[in-house]
Amino acid sequence: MDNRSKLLSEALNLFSDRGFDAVGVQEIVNVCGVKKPTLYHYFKNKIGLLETIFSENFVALKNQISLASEYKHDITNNLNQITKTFFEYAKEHQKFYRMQLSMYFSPPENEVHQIAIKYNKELHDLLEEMFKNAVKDHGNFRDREGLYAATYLGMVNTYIGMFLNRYVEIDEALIYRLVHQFMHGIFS
Amino acid sequence: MDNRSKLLSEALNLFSDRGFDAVGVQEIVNVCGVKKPTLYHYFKNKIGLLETIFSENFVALKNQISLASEYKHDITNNLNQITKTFFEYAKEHQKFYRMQLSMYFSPPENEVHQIAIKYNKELHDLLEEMFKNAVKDHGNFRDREGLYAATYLGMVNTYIGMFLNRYVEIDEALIYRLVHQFMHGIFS
DNA sequence: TTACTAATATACCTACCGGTATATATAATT
DNA sequence: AATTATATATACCGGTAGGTATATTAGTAA
Repeated sequence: MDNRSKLLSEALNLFSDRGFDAVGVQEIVNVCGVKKPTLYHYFKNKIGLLETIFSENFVALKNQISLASEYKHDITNNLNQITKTFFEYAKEHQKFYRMQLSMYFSPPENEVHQIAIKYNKELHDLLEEMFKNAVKDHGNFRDREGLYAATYLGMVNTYIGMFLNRYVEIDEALIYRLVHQFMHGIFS
Repeated sequence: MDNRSKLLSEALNLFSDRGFDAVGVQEIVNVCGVKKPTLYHYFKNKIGLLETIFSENFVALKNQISLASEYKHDITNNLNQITKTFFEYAKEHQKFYRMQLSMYFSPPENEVHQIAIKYNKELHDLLEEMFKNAVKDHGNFRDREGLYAATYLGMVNTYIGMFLNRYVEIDEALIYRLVHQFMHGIFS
């Protein structure tokens, strides 16, 4: 594996385990067996390294969610598809998802929070768009599209968090449970 | 206000806004108008300062949750009481709750995570105990008490997170929604 | 008054932080 | 063969991190 990929991969591991601020660039390059200028050759600075990790890992997730959220007059089906996509992605990219989640919840004025917010907003917007399209069939969704998107994302991340901490296993039953719990919340 | 209280209060503010690692002890003492040895006179070290913030802020919450989770053959009532307690506490201690939440979600090997886990486990155990007591009346709860406690805490924190980011207002309706969404999840 | 303890200040420690100036090696292009 | 762009190494920068040795002050107890 080339040094650039090695740096991205090892930095992700370290950030995921201990946090961005707690890991120094010196440690990253040590683990990779390279020197500091090599890191700064490929990335603008430490935060730029993180930005690259985010952008390269988010592409796939965003594309899949984009597909799964295409509204075709069956919101339940959409939610099932989206949930499945999230769960499978989290399962296959546990290190990244863990890091991403922790940064999403990190303090508002922390630089890493801004980055996490930026990428998560793209997902939020896809979901909001879907709920907006569903207003044709579900009039009572009107003006709550953003709220629904946020609530749904919150629930997905709650369950993924429980999975990452080995409280639940990801399977069809969990998808069913989440979707119906969410739907019950918005239809009653 | 005495220097000890000032240090606790200003450190909480800074940690909540920017994160534990991102704030130096020098900055804390500057804001308080004291010198470093004063901080180290009252607290063992930086992490000891955080420990004190946690222990002094968690006492009230834990006591209230302990009361609200006393099982009296009406689990719905318990959940309503507990939810109300959480919401009111989060509303009155926004800075602390924000910090506490972010640390709960911070990376597993990060020192602050361990502290957050330790205190949250006490709440988890209270809820698990309540669900255990409820098994007498709800046999289908058996062996899922821990899972229910975790799921419920996850939902509460999701809603509190949305409140802290001004996505929802905390009121009776929100309590009702959360409790019924959770109950629907476990009774179906 | 003396002795003791709690509280605060001055000044300083080592270690490490993120980042870079500069040189060199390798490989592709002309 | 000469030139250029890419990639890596040596050595170093100023700044700040958490933490402390030591002295001084203020208040309390004997």
